[in-house]
Amino acid sequence: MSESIEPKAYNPRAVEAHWQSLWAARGTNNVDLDGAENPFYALMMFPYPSAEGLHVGNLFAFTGSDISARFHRLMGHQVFQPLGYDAFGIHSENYALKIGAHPMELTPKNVANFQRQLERAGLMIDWRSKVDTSRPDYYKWTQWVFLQLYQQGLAYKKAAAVNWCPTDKTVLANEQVENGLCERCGTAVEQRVLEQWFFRISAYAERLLGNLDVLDWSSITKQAQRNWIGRSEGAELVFRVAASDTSVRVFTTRADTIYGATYLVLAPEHPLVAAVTSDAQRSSVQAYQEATRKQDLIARKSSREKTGVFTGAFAVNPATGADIPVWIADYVLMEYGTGAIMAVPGHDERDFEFARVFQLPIVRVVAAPGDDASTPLGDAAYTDDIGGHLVNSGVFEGLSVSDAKSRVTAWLAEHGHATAVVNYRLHDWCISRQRYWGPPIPIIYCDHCGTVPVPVSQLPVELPFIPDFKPDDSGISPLARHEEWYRVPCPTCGAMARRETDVSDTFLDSAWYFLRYPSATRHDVPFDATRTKAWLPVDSYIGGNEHAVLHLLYSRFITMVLKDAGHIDFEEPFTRFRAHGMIIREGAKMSKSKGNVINPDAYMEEWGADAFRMYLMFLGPYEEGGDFRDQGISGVKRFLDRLWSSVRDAASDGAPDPAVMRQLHRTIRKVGEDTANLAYNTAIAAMMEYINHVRRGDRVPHRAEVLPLVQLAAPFAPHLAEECWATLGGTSSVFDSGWPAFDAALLVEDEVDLVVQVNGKVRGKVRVAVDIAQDDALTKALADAAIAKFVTTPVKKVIFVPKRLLNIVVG
RNA sequence: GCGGACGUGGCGAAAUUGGUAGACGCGCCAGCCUUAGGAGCUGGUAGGGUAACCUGUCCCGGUUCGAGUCCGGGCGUUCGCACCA
Repeated sequence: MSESIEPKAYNPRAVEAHWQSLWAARGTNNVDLDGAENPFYALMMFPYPSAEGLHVGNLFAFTGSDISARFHRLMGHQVFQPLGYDAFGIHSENYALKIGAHPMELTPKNVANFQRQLERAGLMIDWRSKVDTSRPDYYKWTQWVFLQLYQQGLAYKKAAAVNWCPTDKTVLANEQVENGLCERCGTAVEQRVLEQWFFRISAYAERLLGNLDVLDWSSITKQAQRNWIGRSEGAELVFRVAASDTSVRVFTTRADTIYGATYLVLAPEHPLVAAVTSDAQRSSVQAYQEATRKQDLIARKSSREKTGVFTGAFAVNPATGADIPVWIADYVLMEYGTGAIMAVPGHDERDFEFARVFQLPIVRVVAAPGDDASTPLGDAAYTDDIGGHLVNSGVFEGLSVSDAKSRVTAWLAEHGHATAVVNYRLHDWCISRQRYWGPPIPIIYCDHCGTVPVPVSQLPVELPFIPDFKPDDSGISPLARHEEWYRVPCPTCGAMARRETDVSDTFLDSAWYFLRYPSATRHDVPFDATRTKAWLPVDSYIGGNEHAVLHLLYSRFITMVLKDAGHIDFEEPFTRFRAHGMIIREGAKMSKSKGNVINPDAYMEEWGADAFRMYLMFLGPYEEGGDFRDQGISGVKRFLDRLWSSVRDAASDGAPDPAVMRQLHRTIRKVGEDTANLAYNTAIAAMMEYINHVRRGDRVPHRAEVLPLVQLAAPFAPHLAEECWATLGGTSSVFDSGWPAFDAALLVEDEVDLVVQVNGKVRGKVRVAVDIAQDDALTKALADAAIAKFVTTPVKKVIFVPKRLLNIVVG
């Protein structure tokens, strides 16, 4: 009789298919949205369904989020983990253009492919709550959100410059412009001025900034938002224009340097330029304005050479009374502050450079400690605003910079020349897109009634199927070519009117999707009040830090607006946010052009979803990402095989090994702590270490040694864990079995290895009772010849750290 | 320029937050088992040295009984933002 050798490996394909169909049949991944007692909303950033299919980066992100969600479920929560598709947007549209397809036909195919891949990956998703931002039953409510802002006076229309590619005849998002060139065809991008819709996010700057202090978010993300909001305290100063009745307002953070303001600069497009320009200078001023207008935004930002033109006007420095020239220059930006500055070349680098080029006077008004008014400035502006004191500054002579800031502002304010103000870098959010693949902005223009919002009862404003969705030379949306679509009766007066033909930014779709998920099955409301109260705000949000400012800031803004409108009772959408890292390969980002893109399908096919998931998590710290190496996955698969064979061979008679059980309880503690902290790589390492004890030398493990390990491994390798759980006699899902508790008593040790150092160098270790006294430890250490031989001179000092080390200092 | 993160074996990485540097895994070496193995198991694996030992966490300096960890300076990698007044 030949003995058949049982394989140690398991067959992931069969096991995973089996459990996925069982989960679907039993509704294991679904949660009762109306009856959960201990709800936990676990959110992952939804993907853009690209035609290339699921990227490993997506899977890395989703797996980390899924582990956290499954862990919380094992900890006793009812976990709601939905997922959907961010399917609208210029990215999908451009891809459709490139391959000659229509986004309305292409998107469902891409979504179906993503759906297949995501299901294969075995995520614990409640698919009943799936959303697709490009479907009318979703964007109906995106349009509703727009109307909420409109009604609050937070949506307005104004003319603004956009990036225009003359070859592709299309408007480009800033992200699609690289070094001033169109990312698709390489043509230089031009500026065009168009009427656009904006959201007044700047009105929320202070609240968006202030709340950051109390949010449990990755600090890098909070820091990025702070920088983006860019709060800066200063003053607006008023400069009268000599021989006229106009004046120029400037913003400065350095009011203390007013005595050194030797000229003013206006942005070229500043509205006062025409009024102040002298006849003699008019033609050169206009030529300069024309030149800077044509210059594209990116080229302007990358060039640092100072250019500008004198307007012929002079302003009066309110401190010195001197007439100072007024210039225009493109280093002053219309979008920031008042679009005008007082130039203090002695104490601002940019002003210094400009003054050098045009030979304008440079005056020192701040001196470093030990210096005085006569100390030459040398080759650079002195910009330190901490240690210096004022010189050449009249009554303020000698004051420290910080005192002078407030004193000068107060003094100027008394004379009507200043107001203390706070400025933000954050601009209002332009949401208009002169494109096709997005939700039409729900506005109608009527000759009689003006701008009329589409009544909620008439939503959605459906995006029509049009074959010619390609943008043209006109700079207006493709929808503007379809009169049968945009000609509608005015909702107010019934006269023929015209729809807004722009669509809204994709970021608006994603700025509220987390509100939609729990209510995705409701068609009569954007979000159900009871469910929203039960599930939101989101308990755990995990996503990429590339969205640190745009998506995460917009979501916070929209949530605040909806709260202010009385629709919800919280103003921060994400209680906890963690940014995951990025998966790179051979030190570089994965990209098609580099040919180093990993296709998850092939890996899941060869190794199984569990092994692939676990390998991605084992690569490195989740919050840092890691470098993908093909070979590494075998180690994880080996672990899973060992787990499987241990469970299969486990004995239930006799008693478990006490030493193994101690190790088990250490492992339970470690894996629990690490998983809670998203330290998945070390959690996995701890489980590997444990199985090395359990399975050492092919020993037959006891059931009690492996059963809790199955629960620990379940968030990481859910399919195999279910298989193991069933093999051990479990009748329902392992995810309803609870997280194992560790027995603290088992972790208490009687003896420890005490490290013995002599003069800080490790010379040995001694096994001692945990509570040994210093003197006894020293005696024991000196009894060890290997240690004693280094103690040849008198002992000067002994450092004793209980349970850890003994350092004998000799002299 | 501003802000952040980071720098540890051949490789991916650990290190209880100031206390045995290199856990865990890959790779490699040796052995066992096998007709065979891209299977399984055992042991080894920072560098130098026969050894006792010495050296070692990007570099230089400091604090400390003790530094990968803290401080100062430098170099390098990387990610945001970038003429923001």
